[in-house]
Amino acid sequence: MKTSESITNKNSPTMGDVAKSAGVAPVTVSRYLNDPDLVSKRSKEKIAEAIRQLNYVPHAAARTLASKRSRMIGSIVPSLDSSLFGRTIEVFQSHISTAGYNLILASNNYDVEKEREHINQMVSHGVDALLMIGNSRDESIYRLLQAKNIPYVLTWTIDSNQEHPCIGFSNQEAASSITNYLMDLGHTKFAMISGHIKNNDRAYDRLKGVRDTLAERGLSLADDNFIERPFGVEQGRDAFRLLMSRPNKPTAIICGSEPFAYGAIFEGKKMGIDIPKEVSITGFDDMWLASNITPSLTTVRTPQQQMGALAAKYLIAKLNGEEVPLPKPLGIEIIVRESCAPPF
Amino acid sequence: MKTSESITNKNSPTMGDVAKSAGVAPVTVSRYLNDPDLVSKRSKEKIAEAIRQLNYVPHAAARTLASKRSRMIGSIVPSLDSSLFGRTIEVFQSHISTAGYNLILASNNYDVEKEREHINQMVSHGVDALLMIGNSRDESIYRLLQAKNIPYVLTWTIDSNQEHPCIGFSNQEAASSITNYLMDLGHTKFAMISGHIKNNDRAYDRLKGVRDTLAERGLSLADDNFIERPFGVEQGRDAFRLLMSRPNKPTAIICGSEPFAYGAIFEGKKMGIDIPKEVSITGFDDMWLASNITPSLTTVRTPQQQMGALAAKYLIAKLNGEEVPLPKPLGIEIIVRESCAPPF
DNA sequence: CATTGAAATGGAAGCGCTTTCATTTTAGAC
DNA sequence: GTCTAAAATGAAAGCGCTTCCATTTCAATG
Repeated sequence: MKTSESITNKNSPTMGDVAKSAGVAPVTVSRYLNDPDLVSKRSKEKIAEAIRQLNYVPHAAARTLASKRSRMIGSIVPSLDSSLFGRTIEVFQSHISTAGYNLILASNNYDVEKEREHINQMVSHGVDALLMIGNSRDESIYRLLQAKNIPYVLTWTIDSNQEHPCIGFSNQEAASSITNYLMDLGHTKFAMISGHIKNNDRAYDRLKGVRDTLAERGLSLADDNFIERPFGVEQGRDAFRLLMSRPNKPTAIICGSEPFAYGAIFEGKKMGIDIPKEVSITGFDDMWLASNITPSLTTVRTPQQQMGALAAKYLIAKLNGEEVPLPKPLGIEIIVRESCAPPF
Repeated sequence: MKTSESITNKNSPTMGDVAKSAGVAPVTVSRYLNDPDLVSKRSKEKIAEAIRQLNYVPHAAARTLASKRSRMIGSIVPSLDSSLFGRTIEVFQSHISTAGYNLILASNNYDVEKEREHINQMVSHGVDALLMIGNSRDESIYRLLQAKNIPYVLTWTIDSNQEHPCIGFSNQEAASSITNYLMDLGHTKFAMISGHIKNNDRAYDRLKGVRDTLAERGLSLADDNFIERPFGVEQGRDAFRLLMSRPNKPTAIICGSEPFAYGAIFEGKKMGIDIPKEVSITGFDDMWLASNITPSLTTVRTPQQQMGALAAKYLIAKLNGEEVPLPKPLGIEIIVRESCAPPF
């Protein structure tokens, strides 16, 4: 239904309406909105008044179409089920918001195909930039982003080939550190509980870090001491039970993700297995429970919030046309607590 | 600064390019995209081929401008720091995504002004619908949404006045239930650890639920037994220590948010206070730790994921122009575990 | 008071798509 | 073959904004 002209306009006021009400040209309103310095004080006041009066809200799609900037930044995370990525995203969103950008977010449940769809949709929506987690995706996605000239950044990973801008840390190195820590304690019989490594470079790198580091000292991870599970506390419990019900038990269990470690500790309590006396447990990420659980968890602290902040800064600088230095890998830190001890 | 030179040459193919390449009119391509049934098989094939060839991605902003539908749904949450709202949002996003909508998300850190800004921006972006948490916001926001004809739904709350569509549960009733449970156990000396109630109707309702229910049996919550703190485990520890260092200790502590309860339990362990023998603790929400912590936590389970799913369904139905029945309050459930016992 | 460069403003042309309405094509019936 | 309704296609007009370029106004100078 098309309303003729005057009164019926139940629709939102446009820039033209504001202009008319303020007695200026639409383009002046546009300037007021985008670069107020170009507008005289008198006009500014009149326009401000008109906007208030009419309850005018600029139409972002129209802006995007005309200016080729959407002021939206997209992000796809594997999951929001734990607070892990949530903390990164929250800081990220807060930063880009301050710079006038909106966040468009999707979770892909660790599914590569879903991620591709989401990225496509976001590109279609004209996101100005993109934040992604990790580096397990098809080359064609990067080609698309490059073709469209959309800045992007990968977090929670580093790209050894330097092909893509990353703001993250070396998962391999982190895993290596914690492995060395355990070996220094005297351990030789290792097990690892890991997330599925297919399509998950973080999990893969952590495994590699463990394997390579063990190998350096002539040790190795027995095939049946490597347990792959979906992420979660319950899965950690299962895996721990499995590992500790076998004749040849490990003396140290490296968990590739913190909830696994919590699960292990809980299950240890239930099974009457003393941690760390009978078996040492390590975590990964240092979430809030790590310091509170009993025994408190020795783990590697990952810079969850720092990544969000730096990624935001990087992308915004990039969008401002600034020359941005290639980010360096962030540091990680072993947090020693109570869950590890020398093997008995 | 970035004039048409630096970024602009995206050179993305437009609908016109596709049309030309396929030998049809642009409008036919549009039909192919929006309502393929209107296009002949022959044209379909040619267009599909052209799209693949050119790597065409429709321009969502242009679509939005022309059609007045953005296919984006906005959501503002108080925080993503715990996984609490994350779980609701994840399910919500997954549902709307299936229906072809994108999620645009912001966290406002429990700040009403921030929320208003975010809502404004989202409206400006032409979100087709909006998901919000709770009901503590200015009337003007609802007026704006109504004026713009944007469907919205409030979660984690119910609106006793029936003014706004809600998909949630009664916080007051939930708090009442758990209070009754404790009174049935024989408790008379209560304390409550709560989030700040200002601008937080959920916290306020929970407090009211506790107070009213105590009053029904002639009891009350002493002023200095009501502790307001920002959400978090550490704050729970502090509050617990404060409460239990005083001469007149409570025998039951109701926590308005689960992390408080975890903090209380951890601090109890540290202080050598036996839970539940010396003091009973209850939580709120039933997050994953509740069943794993020692002692396991008696708490009220809130339908975190159900709310996300139902809210998505409701909004999508609404957007499809369907008549949607006013949603009923969702049920909550007291989960009895180990953290409560009769007072000694 | 002209003069002049800078500041402030306006006009008009699209951005890439959907919508409306008009036209052409097709297929089935006589 | 002709006729007709349905199916398929097209032409053109915007959606609300920014951008480019042209014009007007202003303030300061000689």
